[in-house]
Amino acid sequence: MDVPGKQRPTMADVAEKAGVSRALVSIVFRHQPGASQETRERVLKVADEIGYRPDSAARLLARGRSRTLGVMFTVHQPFHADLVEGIYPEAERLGYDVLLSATAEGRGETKAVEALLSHRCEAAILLGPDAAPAELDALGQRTVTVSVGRRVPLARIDSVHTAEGKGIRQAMDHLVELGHRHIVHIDGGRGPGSAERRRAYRAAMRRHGLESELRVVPGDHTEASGIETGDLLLAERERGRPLPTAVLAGNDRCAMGLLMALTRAGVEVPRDISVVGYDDSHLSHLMPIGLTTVRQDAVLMAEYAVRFAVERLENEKLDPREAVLEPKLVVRGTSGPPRGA
Amino acid sequence: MDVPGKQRPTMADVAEKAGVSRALVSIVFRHQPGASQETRERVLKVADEIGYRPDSAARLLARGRSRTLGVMFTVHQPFHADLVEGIYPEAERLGYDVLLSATAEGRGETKAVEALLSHRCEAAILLGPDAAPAELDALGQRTVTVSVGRRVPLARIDSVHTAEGKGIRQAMDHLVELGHRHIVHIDGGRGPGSAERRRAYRAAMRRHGLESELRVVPGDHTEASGIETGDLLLAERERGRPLPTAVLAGNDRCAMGLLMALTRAGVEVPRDISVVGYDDSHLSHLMPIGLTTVRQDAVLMAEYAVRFAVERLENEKLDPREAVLEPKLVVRGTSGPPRGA
DNA sequence: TACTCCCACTAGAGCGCGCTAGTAGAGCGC
DNA sequence: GCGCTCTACTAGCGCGCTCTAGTGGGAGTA
Repeated sequence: MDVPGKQRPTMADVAEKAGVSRALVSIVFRHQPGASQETRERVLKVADEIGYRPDSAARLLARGRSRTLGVMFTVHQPFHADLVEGIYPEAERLGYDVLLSATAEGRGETKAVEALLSHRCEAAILLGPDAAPAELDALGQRTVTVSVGRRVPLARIDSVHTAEGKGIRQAMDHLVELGHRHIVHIDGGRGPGSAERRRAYRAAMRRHGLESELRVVPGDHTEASGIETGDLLLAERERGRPLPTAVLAGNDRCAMGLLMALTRAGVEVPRDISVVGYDDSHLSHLMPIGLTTVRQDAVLMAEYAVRFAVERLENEKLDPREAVLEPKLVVRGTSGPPRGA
Repeated sequence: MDVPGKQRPTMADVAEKAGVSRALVSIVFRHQPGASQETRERVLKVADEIGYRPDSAARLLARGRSRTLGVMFTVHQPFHADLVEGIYPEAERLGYDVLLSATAEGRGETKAVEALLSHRCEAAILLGPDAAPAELDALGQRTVTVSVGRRVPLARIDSVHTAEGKGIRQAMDHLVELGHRHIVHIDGGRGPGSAERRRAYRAAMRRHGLESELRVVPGDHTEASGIETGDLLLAERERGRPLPTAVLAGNDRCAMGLLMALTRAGVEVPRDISVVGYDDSHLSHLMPIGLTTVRQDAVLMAEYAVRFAVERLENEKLDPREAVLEPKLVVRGTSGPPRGA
């Protein structure tokens, strides 16, 4: 049990109780050479007894470096959750600590990043940042910065993302091969990767000679957006306009919303309409038939992000780098041949 | 732009450039009396120019207290996201900083809490902790600890949760009033609140004279669990056992999984079967018809948790407290009268 | 003038640690 | 004996900040 004296024990306490100097305790706790095995064990035993726990604030102050990576994420994004899960182990492997800072209502990106910086993070890993390139560039001048999921060609920072274009192309080829011609895209608005996805969708439609069918419905990367689009399409059907035979959603969340709206109205997927998502987040496994989607490998992205940050920290002046990962179409149950085929 | 000299500017730099002492800069940044308005502005201006940012590690070391609350959460729980969103503003209001530490695969609760402690958090707010009461009790001896969403009567720590029993009772009364008799409960396993929910379900069934229909399907608080149960019920129907007319899921995620499985099989909700969730997380608004569920007010819970932590920090030895919030049934589209009615 | 009071400001001692420079002692070769 | 190396350990400064105990000087009072 702890001393009732409240005060959290310090190295000096351990040192005294173990009959050694403070410096030696420090050596032991840093796993540095310079202490005998016997002493090590004694020190650790004493430390455990009095409940000593190194104070990272002091540690961080004393050594110049904090060896801490800051991660900004959005609390409601399942894909961010996947990324965070990947970041922890890789950071630990490289001997870095991780600090999370969430954006939320009333807590914008600026605030979240400020928090990271004031906690002396050596690098900021931003998951799907929404800030303007100029701001990111400025941040990049201040500290090592990595953007995950969003390309920021205008800022001199590292970034990790998938080859959005390729992913969309694969999805489109898949749909067209199945016989679809009337394929609608739900746009992701300002969401990371949206611009590239939209562009690739347009290109694919043209390449397949389907310009006349091209249609982009405005939206964003939320379930609500999918529901809205679903309701829109259903309402249009009421008025005589047939449903498209396939929808390429902005991401999985959007696809899920769409599926809800459609299934609810008795539309059968994929018999009546095919739906393709993007991300391959946990969501996509939810349905028994599974969501056809484009996989972004969260773990790999996380590893790249951490490695970029660490390498830049240890190497000072590299040029900004960009990791472009290969996306991969994962065909599951929500895509099939169109009704007529 | 920053000095190319790399070094992050310190108070001393600001002091020198502004022609004042370090102490005065400190006063200005702490918004303490003792500096003229004029000087304040000059100091802040200089600080901004050279990009000074207080170093919270040093600050934290220097003043005895860190004024930081640590929050342990699970990265994939939407309800935790809601809670985190509520914690930030309340903590800020009370002048506390927030540090997040996620549990994830390969990063258990112990590790997550260790991280918080070594960062000198003064309190640990645990969202849906899974640890044994004895462990929580031990933690509570070490540091101010609040358990959110889970009662821990055996540990001397504060806790915030809803009156699970009341919530379930409301839901059950609602279903019975609608005419349901054959109501199945999907259990939440070791999830927070599960035991109380299960118990309340049993009690309600008995109270309504439905013991013979009582059925608890084992599960947990994930979508997968809902899907499994859905498939199970559907398979049973194949073998001649009729579907229950209503299902009380362990939480919203589970309810969503169940809905997926059922809807997919052509079962209409609520015509063929009613489904009730628990939490009223973001998920419940997803479907156009909305999920009938029991609301736990995340914002209120978050506020209580923060306040408990802070009050205990500022008051030393209070007795462990327990906030039991009133749950509230939110009737939306997934519940209705059973088929025969 | 001499006194007090207050305001704006400063000096300097830590906070708990990391780290460099150093020491004491043992072992070894010659 | 001497010098050398190696291991096991210690002294003490400094990281960037907070905070207590001051200092100096101008206004107010008698």
